[in-house]
Amino acid sequence: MATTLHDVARVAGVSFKTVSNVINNHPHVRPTTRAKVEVAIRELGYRPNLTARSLRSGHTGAVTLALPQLSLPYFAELADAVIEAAAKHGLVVLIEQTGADRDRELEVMSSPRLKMSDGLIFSPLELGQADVDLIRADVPIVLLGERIFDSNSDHVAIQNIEASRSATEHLLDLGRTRIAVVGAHQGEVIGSAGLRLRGYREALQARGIPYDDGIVAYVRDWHRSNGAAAMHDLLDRGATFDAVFGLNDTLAQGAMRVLQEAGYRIPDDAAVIGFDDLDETRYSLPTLSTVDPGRNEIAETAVKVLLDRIKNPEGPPRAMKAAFRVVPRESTVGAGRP
Amino acid sequence: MATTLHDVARVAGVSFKTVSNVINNHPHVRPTTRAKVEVAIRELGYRPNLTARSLRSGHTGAVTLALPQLSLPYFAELADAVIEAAAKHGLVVLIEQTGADRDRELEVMSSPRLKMSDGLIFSPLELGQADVDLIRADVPIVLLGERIFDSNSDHVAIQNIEASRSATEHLLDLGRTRIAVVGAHQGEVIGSAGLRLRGYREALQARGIPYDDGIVAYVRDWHRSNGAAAMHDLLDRGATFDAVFGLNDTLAQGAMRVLQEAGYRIPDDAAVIGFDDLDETRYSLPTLSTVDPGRNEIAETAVKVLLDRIKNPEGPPRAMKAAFRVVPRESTVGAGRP
DNA sequence: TTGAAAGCGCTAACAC
DNA sequence: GTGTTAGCGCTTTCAA
Repeated sequence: MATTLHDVARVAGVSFKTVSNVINNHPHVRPTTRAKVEVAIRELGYRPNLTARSLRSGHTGAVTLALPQLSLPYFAELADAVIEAAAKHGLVVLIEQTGADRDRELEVMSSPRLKMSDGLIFSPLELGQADVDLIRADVPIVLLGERIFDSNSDHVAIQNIEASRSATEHLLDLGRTRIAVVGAHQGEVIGSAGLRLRGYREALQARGIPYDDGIVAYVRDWHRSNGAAAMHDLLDRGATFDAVFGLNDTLAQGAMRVLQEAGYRIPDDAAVIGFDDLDETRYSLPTLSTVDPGRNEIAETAVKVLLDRIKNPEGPPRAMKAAFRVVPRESTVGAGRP
Repeated sequence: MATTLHDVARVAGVSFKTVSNVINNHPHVRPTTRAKVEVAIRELGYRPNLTARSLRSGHTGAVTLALPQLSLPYFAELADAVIEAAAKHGLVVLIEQTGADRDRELEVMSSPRLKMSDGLIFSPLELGQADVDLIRADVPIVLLGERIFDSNSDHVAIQNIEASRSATEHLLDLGRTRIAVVGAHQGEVIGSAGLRLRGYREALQARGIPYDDGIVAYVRDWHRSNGAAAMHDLLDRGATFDAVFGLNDTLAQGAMRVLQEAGYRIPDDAAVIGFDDLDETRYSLPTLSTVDPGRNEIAETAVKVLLDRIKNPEGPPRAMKAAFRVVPRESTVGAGRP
């Protein structure tokens, strides 16, 4: 059996409540008593039983992070950031994968396991605005992403439209006017693809450049392979362009590879920009210009907002937007290493 | 306040123990009673309090997975696999990042938070055989990887030597005899780099091909950039080779990119193989031949061994080896898509 | 400044 | 089959 408060109390010759006071840094403990207790704690190698503490105190010191899948680089980096942000507040993170499955996304919110944590940071991929009434759980929720805006939950969003407008402007500022898009979703409005395409169109419009569907490539998934296939498509149908906007980094990487194989020099013949600022964009050849959607800020804000909500369950839901930043690298501005 | 067993019992008109019996599927409950209770449960939206259950039963239904960092693709995919494997047993996974920091690796094992889970699956990157005496915690541990072999803990290993010998043989079987290595660690014996280099040397030796340090490129980290830089090195010093063994996939991808830029046709001029079977190797151009180190099996075995150990804390430690598999793709056997 | 008592919500033993 | 009793290890009141 593990040592308990009582064991420590017996060894230290005090009541077990005094030990509790020492552990919780209560102010009114005489220094000599505290020292005595601390010796006993060390001697016995006492570790508090967090489960018991949770039951009594009503909070666990853990938060749940629900996301589609860790093997998607974007979510792996998001999880990394959330774990680090949570650690700063002394919280551990429990990860649930939903596999981008609607039922699993719903299940996450109603699972009793959720109560092993104090709150949920939830990045849905299937649930959308129409499901807003289903978004509720036994613990406070913070939503991530842009699929659900008007709800009673707190929400930390990526500025998809604004950021993708900026990415497009970056290309326009470099004098590029025929900007192909890789990764659009047919008919999508909400969701990353729809919103990013909208930002692109807004940027063109602001400069009086007509939108040309002939240089927009549609895909289903956002893998490298889709980016590559989409670029093959564009080349096959003889599309002419002087820049490419990959709606995320993996698409852009796939497209860039195909361009290089086809003899395009990047950025000379075609500038390429992605979206997400994945770690791998710093290591490709050429390094990939991209948009930092504020992943660290999203993670930190989500944790902070969740903690606020736990502390104060009432009060109106908050909607936050992360600051984004265009990150110019070799694939648009050239130069750099051999 | 959330509804409890007592609330349900009151509504159903039975004792709260009967409700407990229903929830835990105890055999001796009359069907009519069960039905009555189930109605009450639904009516009140009762959810068991897992914290209380944990305190009483002594287990939490969670396991901790400690790894260096989720933003490294290998560990992201490992975590994915562990979460899915754990889910099959009804377990959730709590992730701790150690950042490949020795102190954090030690801390993970002594943190009281560990007790919020029933066991630890631990993939150390800094702790090694010399630290074997420090490997111990309040909960059962399963070690992953190859840094610590002889310990009192259960252990699930990658067959680094054997797998890398097979990878090398795959290249030899294709008639390649000048096989460059990308990613060696100067002077390393234990650890992935050391063991994989050893497998490579064994394969050469078995065929009577002399080892040539002139086509082995050393690096510090295992990023794409290191693979690229290492390949630049090799090319700069005029190394001649007809194949490249990247000691992991990201190194191989970096090297492959540089080769292509230098005009090498892959696999015609140089075959390339990596190690890890990352998802992204299926999407590069050409697709990357690699070694599947048995990640899913590692994950499933680790969870199973951990559960066994939880059930039976005594008994000798077990050491398991995951089955590996060479995965030939376009970068060695060519053919395939345009 | 310290101690005693109560009880968080549940499961396990045993009685009925 | 069902109910009673105890208690997991801790924090929180409240009293001393």
